[in-house]
Amino acid sequence: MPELPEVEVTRRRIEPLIVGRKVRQVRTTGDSYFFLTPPAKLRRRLVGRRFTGLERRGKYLVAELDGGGRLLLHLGMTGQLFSSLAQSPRLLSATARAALAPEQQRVFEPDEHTHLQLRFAHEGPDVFFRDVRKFGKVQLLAPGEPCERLDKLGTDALETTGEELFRASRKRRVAIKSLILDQSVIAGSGNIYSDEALFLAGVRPGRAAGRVTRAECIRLVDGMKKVMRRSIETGGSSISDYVAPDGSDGGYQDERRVYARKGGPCLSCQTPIRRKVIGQRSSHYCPRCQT
DNA sequence: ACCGCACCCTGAGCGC
DNA sequence: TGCGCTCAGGGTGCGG
Repeated sequence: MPELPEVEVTRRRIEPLIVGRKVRQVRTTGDSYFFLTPPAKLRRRLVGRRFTGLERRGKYLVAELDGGGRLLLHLGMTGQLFSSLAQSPRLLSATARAALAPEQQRVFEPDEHTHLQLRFAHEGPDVFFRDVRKFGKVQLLAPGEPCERLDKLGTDALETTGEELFRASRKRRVAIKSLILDQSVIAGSGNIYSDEALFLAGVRPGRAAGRVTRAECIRLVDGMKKVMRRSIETGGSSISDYVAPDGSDGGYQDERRVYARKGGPCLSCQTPIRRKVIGQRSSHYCPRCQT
């Protein structure tokens, strides 16, 4: 599940593959929920354009085009943005893996889930955007066209402060976990890093946001930044589908303290980690260390 | 304004 | 073997 660290690692590694290159051909799958801009329009409008930059806003990637347009990308839950040279079993379904001989298992060919394929005018690999569940998004913005999705985002998780979270949480009755997952409050946070940050801060995910103290908000934001920076260093978390643009796995899944560790011992006190659904999301916490 | 919840989607894993 | 069920969750939108 791509959150800020996975999106940032993707940005850093996709940037050299697209910036300065001119699009020669665009292939897409059929119209679907995935395409905020209809695929036919995307194919038509993208050809001949050159990418001039790639930025990240929360969990969105914003590719800048010559002439001022922008291509908005969101990886959703299972989105994978990668080079055509990438090799990873994560790019294949279990049945596709089983059908291939062992020595062929890592070769990727675009499949029905590869919704966007970019071919370039100059030498170098193609760039593919694959997304099995289609929770991802692609949108082409005209020059100067405002983007409501981006405008709604709160301060980026790596830039925000505990003081800002404290202010945003006053008089709020929602669970603190739900509040920090709200992208208009902290942009880039997701389920994994929220659970990890709450553990580091010693705060239970279900506590009413308005009852979290200033000191705890500061610990929460510090913890969030700490786990995210470390995750970026290790290439992100590859728990189910995430692969970096070069096909490599991240390493942070091996460093997580609570996420998806239900029943496992707390790394601080050995108490079994609990799982509880909060705001339609599974939350993981230590009942002893987090109050 | 705030909050809970249904929904979009598909594949993996599990019980029978 | 195969069917049906549940679960995973980012983000949007709706009803109370």
